[in-house]
Parts: sequence; structure tokens; C-alpha cells
Amino acid sequence: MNIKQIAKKAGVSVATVSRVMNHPENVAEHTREKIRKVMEEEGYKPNWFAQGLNFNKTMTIGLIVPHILNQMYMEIAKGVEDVVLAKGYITFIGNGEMNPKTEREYLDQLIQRKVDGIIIIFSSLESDELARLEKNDIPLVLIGANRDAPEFNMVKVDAKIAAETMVKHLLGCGHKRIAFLMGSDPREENEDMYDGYCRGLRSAGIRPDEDMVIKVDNSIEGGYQGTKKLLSITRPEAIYAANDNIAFGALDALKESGISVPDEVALAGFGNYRMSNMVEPKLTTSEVPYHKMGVYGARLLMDIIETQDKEEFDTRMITLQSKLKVRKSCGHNERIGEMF
Amino acid sequence: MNIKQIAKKAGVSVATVSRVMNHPENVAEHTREKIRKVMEEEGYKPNWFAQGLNFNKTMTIGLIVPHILNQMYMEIAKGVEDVVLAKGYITFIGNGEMNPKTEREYLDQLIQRKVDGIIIIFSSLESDELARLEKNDIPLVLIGANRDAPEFNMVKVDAKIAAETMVKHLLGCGHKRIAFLMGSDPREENEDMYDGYCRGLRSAGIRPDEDMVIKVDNSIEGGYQGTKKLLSITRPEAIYAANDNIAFGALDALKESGISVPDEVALAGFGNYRMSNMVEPKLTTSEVPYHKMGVYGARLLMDIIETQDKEEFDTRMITLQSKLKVRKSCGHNERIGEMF
DNA sequence: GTGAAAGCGCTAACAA
DNA sequence: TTGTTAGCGCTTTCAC
Repeated sequence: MNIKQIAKKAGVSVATVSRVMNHPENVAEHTREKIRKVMEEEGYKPNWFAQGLNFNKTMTIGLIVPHILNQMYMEIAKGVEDVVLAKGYITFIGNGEMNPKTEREYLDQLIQRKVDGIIIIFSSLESDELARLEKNDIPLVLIGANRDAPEFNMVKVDAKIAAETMVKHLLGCGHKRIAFLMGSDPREENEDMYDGYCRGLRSAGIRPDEDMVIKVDNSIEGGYQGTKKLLSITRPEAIYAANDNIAFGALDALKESGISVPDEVALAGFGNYRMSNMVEPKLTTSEVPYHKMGVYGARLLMDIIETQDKEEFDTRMITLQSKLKVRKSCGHNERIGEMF
Repeated sequence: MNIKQIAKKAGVSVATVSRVMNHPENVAEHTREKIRKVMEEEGYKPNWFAQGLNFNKTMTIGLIVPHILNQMYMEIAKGVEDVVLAKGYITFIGNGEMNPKTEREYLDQLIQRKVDGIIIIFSSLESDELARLEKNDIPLVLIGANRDAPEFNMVKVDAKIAAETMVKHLLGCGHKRIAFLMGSDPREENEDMYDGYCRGLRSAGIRPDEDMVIKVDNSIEGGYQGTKKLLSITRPEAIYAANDNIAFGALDALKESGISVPDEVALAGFGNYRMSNMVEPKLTTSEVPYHKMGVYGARLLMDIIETQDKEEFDTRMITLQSKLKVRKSCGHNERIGEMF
């Protein structure tokens, strides 16, 4: 059923039917109702392609996520969806697989499909590749970044302060020899955390010991392996993991080595993943506002899309703070932030 | 840059350019190469809408997931993506929110956007609403179902056998008074599990005790609350949870009540969620082939899409089996299926 | 092997 | 207020 048939059945021209859909105020009430009734009866939906061909707008955005199975990324995705859905947009969610090639392919698809905007979570692409989007006039927002890219609109969490805060907290619990399981991805966040870690230590007059900084894969397995390696070199009083998954792996390795947490070694993570208060002992970590990162990122994108004169839109970087979540694993004597 | 400009620059007609893209064998090699070069230079991509308007095919499928933050659903989604991406399709992933209204809205969006096919994971809609898709000539595949809907193509896991197997295993471990934390969603899977649970008990000559069957919300919190309720009524020897999340909540409630798992109460779940071997004690559960469910569902959909004469396509139901994963929480003396 | 032109379904400028 | 028509970018039929 197309517009012509509707027009015929309603005894009007296609233009009038089109007007009912796009500028109903320019159609006499009587005619309008008649046409609406026919549309209703026929269950008419305007052809998506024909509309797109005219408007050159898809009401679609693309979202590239590093890994679709990681709940934290999906939390961001949820934030994005909450915002854009309310504005009538629908989202392509694509799996970047932490892999430039896959991400690039996905990006191509999105460009070709003429999405109205793109959000990339922890992009693994270099700036010049991302710049390609601008050439195609597609607004872009980054959430997190692989390296500082001040030329792009972006939302990030302040990982440096988070790390510094956590290290200071661990120091406050009486731990001096604090190891760091650092994420090995080349993302800015990891570097930032390292800086914060060093800063925290220096604030107590401690010189960071390179032996206690282990680069690990960003996964439970990575944390497990890294901890095994760490323990083979030295025995810290506390382990700070670059995220909760790594911490879970560390916990398992410690248990396996017969080391009690937090009595013998304290442990802290980053992210406040859903399971962090289900493991034993419950994990001290930093609560990261993932959902909000998605919300702000999406709002930023909507803003750009709705700005007519792109030239006057100032590139913005939004930095959010995480929040210390003290639980049992760090050996603190109080228990704050338990289940739920 | 559109086809006309490419044609002009290459000194040919638009028809020839179009042919290079769609039927290159009908273009002289010389002309073909010349045109390809121009396309390359200009980074030309045919307009998505114009193509769609002609082909009436979007190379897009819609996937509706009950909850985007649930890793198991995303595991299915990953399976789907793995298949369709390889075929050049791209996926809209939408959040049904376990809510018929949201799901319906999303479905409308997908219909309007003329996706080539739709997969719904645990749809909350009634059959007649789903039948609407057929009216729009959009192929549909269900993964899991809220009630038996033999009229649709579908992939499911055999929950009845899973439950029966698990109950028999628990009985084999010496537990007789086995409680069941049953999911309260109105999905077929829950009923099936209940049937399997009863069957397992009866196989040992035990009459199911209604006091030991508690309907709980499908979540960690639900398991926690349900277990509290259960313990206030009676004290079972084992608790069988309808999924791992519920089991995690149960575990927390048991610990909080000072009840040791598995020494005093055994525990088992369903799903083999990622954290099930990270909790203490590691959880005995059923490994469900989520990824494969997605893969088979997607293949089924691709099959339908590629079948010219829809009339001759037989509706199929694919049932997959889960696999018992014995760990420590059920009090079994061996430990099988540990980490990784 | 190639080009001219009709047509996919819709929007909007222009005319009436 | 409504209708006529060009045009969005592409594919494909029909001529040549």
C-alpha cells in the first residue's frame, strides 16, 4: 500500500496525503480526517526509503561497543538508548571486538547507511580515521578514548583521580607495598590510572616500584595470570586492579595460592561491576557512572545533530568522576556499600 | 558525490556506472576499469535509500532482547551477529524491557524500517501480535518463548530435561528435600523447569511439596528475597534455582543466615553464567548453549529470507540441550568444570 | 557494449 | 486548501 493508493482511495492527490503526514496544519480538517481514516484502515506506513531519499535523514545512530558481552559497555549503551529512543532515534549496536579492522568495517557500514550520528565507546582507531566521519558530515561522539583526542567531542571518566583516590585509600588502610595490575590496552584510561597510581604513592613519599606494575589483559583471565606472575616476583600488601574483572581474576589466583584476602593481601578494583559485591570478600572498587556516560554522550550527539550550523558548535569534552566504594576486600574495618 | 557525477567524470552514462556495481560482467573491461577508478578516487558509495527504494531490501535485521544488560541474552545476540554479519547484514538491537508495550513499539519501528527479518528473544507478546509480522511479510524467528507457539520458527533449550537432570543429580548427592526457586515470568521455560523438577523428584518416589516451590523475580535480588522467604517456612537440604542469578541471590541470603553451602544446604543454578565459577563456593549449574541458540536462530532466519517461495518453507522448532556442570555448591565430592 | 528514459514512493515548490 | 509536477539517486528495460 503506497501513497498513491491511499490518495486514490481518499479521493485526493498524493500531495495532500503527504501533507497530512508532514504538515497537517495545512490541510482542511475535513480532508485530513478522511485521509487519516483511510490510512488507518489500510495500516499505511510511508516507505522508509522514499522518505529517506527526500529528507536525507535516517533517525538512526550507530553505536560501536568494544565488546558486546561486557556488561559495563552495555550499561553505557543503555544510557545512550534511553536518550535517543526518546527522541525517536533507533540504534545500530555494533561489536568493535577491540579490533581496528572490525571497527573500521562497522564504521563503513554505518557511513553507507547514512546514520545521523555515531558514538564510539573506547575506539581503537586513530584520529585520522575518525576524522573520515567529519568528511562524511556525520557527527561523532567518543565515550572514553584510546588516546587524548581533544579534537573530538567526548565523554570520559577521570581515571587518574580515581586511581589516586583508591591508592590513598589503600595507604590509609595501612598498606604500603601496593601493586598495580594495569590494563594492557593502549587506551588513555590505562595511562591515566598509572599516573594516578604513582601520584597516590608519591603523596605518601613512596617511589613506585616497576616490579609491582604488571600489564595484564583486560579480563578475568588476565587478572588471574597477572597475579600469578606478580606473586612469583614479589609479595605486595595490596593489589590494585585496573578494573573489577581483573580483580576477580586476581582474587581467584590469590585464593588458589592460599593467600587470604584481605588479611594477607588487600584487593581493590575499578568499575563496581555487578558481581563485585557477590564475590567473597566483597570487592572495594570505584563506582563509575557508566549509564550516565552513555546519557551525556547521547545528549551531546543529539545536540550536534540538532545544531544547524555545525561551524558554531564548540567541541566539548565532558569528564565525569567515579566514586570510592569501600567494601571488605581492602581490609578496611568498616563495611560500606554492601549488596544491592 | 552521486552516480551522475561519477558518470560524468568517467564520460559514460549513469546506466553504465550502475552496471559496474550490479552486473559488472555486462560492461567492457576497459570501461569497467575506468569507472572503478573514478569511483575509487571519489570514494563513491551508492546512496542507501535510492538502492533500497529499488531493491526493497535493507540487509538489516532486527533483534529484540528482553534486557540488554543481561549477559546471557547478549551471548545469544552475539551468536546472531556472528552469523548475519558474515552475510552482510547489520543488526538493530532493541531492548524489550520485558515489557509488551516497549516491545511492541520497537517492533513497529522495525517494521517501518523494513528490516528483512526479525528475531525476538523471549518475546512478551502474544501470538496474534507476532502474527502481524507475517502480514507485513517479515520473517520471524523466536528464541525461547513465553508460551508454546508452534506456529512460529523457533529455537529453545530443553529446560524440562535440564531440571530433571539437575534434580536427579542433587538426589544422587544425597539431598532429598529439594526446594525450587522458580522464575515468575510467564515464560514457557519456567513451566518446563517446574515439570522437570517434579518429574525428577517423582523418579525417586518423592512427592513435590508446594511449600518448597517459591516463585521469584528473575534476578539476584529475587533469589535473595525468595530464599529468605523459603527459610522462614522450611529448611531444605538443597535449593535449585531457575537460573544462576537467582542462585547468586540465594547464596547471599544463605550466607547472611549463617548457613554453609554446600555443607548445610546444597545449591544449584541454571545457565552457567560467567560468574558462576567465581562465587564461593563455585556454583553447580547447567551450561546452556546461548551462543549457539543465537547462531541457529540466525541461520534459520537467513534460510527463510533466502527462500523465494515462502509457502514452501516449513516452520521449524529447534530444541537444544543444556549440559550439567558439576562444581562445589551441590556438595558433590568431585570437582569438575572449574575456572576458565 | 552502451545510453535514454521510465519508475521506485515520497516531498515540496509552484500553480490554481 | 488542494493539485500538478519535478526531483531525490538508483536500477533496469528497451533501443541502438
